[in-house]
Amino acid sequence: MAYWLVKSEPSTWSWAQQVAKGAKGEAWTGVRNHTAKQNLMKMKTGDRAFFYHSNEGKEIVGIVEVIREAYPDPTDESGKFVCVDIKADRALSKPVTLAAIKVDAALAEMELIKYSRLSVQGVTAAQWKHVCKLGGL
DNA sequence: GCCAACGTTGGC
DNA sequence: GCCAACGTTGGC
Repeated sequence: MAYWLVKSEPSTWSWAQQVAKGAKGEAWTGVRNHTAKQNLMKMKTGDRAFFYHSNEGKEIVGIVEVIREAYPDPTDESGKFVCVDIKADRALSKPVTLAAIKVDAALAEMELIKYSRLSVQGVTAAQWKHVCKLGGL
C-alpha cells in the first residue's frame, strides 16, 4: 500500500465536507498539474492519504482512503486530467501543522516542504508513521 | 525549441 | 498584500 498527501483549501473543499460524505466518498477533482496527475494515476484502491488544509489552518487534519482509481476528471473540459474517489477514514486527534513538520528532522524531506505548490504528493512509510504519531494515532 | 512574460499557488 | 516558486503560453 502506498501513502499520499492531498491538499485542499478549506474554503473550496474542507475535511468537514469530506467527512459529511461518509463511506460513499467524493471525487477528488480539479487537479490541473501534470506532476500531481502522475501521482493520481499511481493511486490504488485502499491506498491512504493525508488530508491537508492549505492557506487556512496549514495542517494535516485527517486520513482518507482511495475508493476508486484514476478516471477522467468530469470537471476538466480538455479531457486531459484525471481524478480519484476518496472517502474520509479517520481524523487525527491532534492536527499536525506545517510549522511542526518544518521543525521535525524526521519530516524534513517531505514534499510538502520542498514542493509546496504540488497538490498531490507522495509520502514515505516512515513519514506516514511519524505524522500519525504526532497526530495522536 | 528557446525564453520572456504572465498567471497561479500558497506561505508568510 | 507581498513575493517566491514554478507551470504555461506565445512570439520568434
